[in-house]
Amino acid sequence: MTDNNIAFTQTKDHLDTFAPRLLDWFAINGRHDLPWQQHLTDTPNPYIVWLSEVMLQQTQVTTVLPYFARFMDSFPTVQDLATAEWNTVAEHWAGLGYYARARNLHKGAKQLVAVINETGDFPQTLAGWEAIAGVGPSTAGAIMAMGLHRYGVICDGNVKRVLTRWAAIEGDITKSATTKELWALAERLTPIENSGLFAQAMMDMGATLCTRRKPACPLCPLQNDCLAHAQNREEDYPVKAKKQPKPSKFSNALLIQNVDGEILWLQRPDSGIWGGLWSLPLEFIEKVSDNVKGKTTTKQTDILDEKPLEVASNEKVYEAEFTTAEQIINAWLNKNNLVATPINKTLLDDAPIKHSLTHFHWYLTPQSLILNNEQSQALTEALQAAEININWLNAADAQATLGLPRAMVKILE
DNA sequence: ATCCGGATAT
DNA sequence: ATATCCGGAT
Repeated sequence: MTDNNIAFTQTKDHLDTFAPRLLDWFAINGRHDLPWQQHLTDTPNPYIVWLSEVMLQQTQVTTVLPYFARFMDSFPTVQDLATAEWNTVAEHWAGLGYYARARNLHKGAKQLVAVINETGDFPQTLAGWEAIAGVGPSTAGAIMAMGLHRYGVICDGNVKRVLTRWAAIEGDITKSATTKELWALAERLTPIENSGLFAQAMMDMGATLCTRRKPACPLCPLQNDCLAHAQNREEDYPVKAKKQPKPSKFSNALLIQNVDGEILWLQRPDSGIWGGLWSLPLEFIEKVSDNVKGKTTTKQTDILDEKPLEVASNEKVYEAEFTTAEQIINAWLNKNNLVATPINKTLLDDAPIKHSLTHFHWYLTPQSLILNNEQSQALTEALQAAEININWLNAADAQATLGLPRAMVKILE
């Protein structure tokens, strides 16, 4: 990542004294009791660092803590994780979000066990770690530095916030040119010795002092030469392009029950939303604007009636709303003239569950349908014929044994 | 209601 | 180079 063409905005003296100032601060004021920290041991555990770093991607320390404890309890070694069933891993991860991380973690555990069986140890190089699923440049650097006590550089969100402020870097951090500049600066500042301590100190600084809002500058070991602080513009950094407004999508969540009160669950495809986790069957609803009174209404649409090529731009989005399993269920319900109905225990229950994702809001309306024995058997067979993973479980058992995303838990509640 | 975030698929 | 993925914090 070194780029000798990048000119730093800070003086050589400031660059050279950055690490010692930060390390002195960390030694006295940093957190040293996080369960995955390995800097106080002579024999760091790379499995612990790898697992925690993957969990800490996009997720805060306080959220990760209980998940990490449960993973370490159930999967104390990488071999335990590698040999676990995916459904067990999914159930442990459920609620933590970004489920591709869990799939990569499980895949990565198997890759790591293969490396260990071949070489006798965890990967020992940056490239070796980047070859593991779910491990990118920053996570690999963190593992090298903190999990192996070798040399490694990190440049995650905390580091980017600290560095854009300290060096007054005005570039949009979502652009690759700015990413390159920040990596070069991080590398320039990271001491060859103690890169692991430096990485922990940077993350701690970003998380506890150099926070996005109201940073604690009076406590900061870098405030004397922080260029953003000198301008009183700390909160102007990091610079990031504005996000686009999110569109809304609407679905029914089908609570299809058999005569025993068990609910039909589908395992979602590995890619896409909630990949590999279990969900109620969803039924897309087209939202149509009613210009007459300026209000909007929702209208049930029948997937089988759609003509694929007629409205090209809409059609692709529309098709993508359904998994194969959901298309089978939708077609089966149509064929048998079955319609799910609102639950409506009270008027207040009418409101759909709102679930916000990166690029759209999703409104999920629970709909109930009870099948007799013959019907539930027929539907089960139709899905099994297509090799769909299904489960009939009541709400409590589903929560306890399946990996359910947060939106499903909300619906059950 | 808006913002935050690392790896990967495309 | 850009879009995608989740739940929590503010």
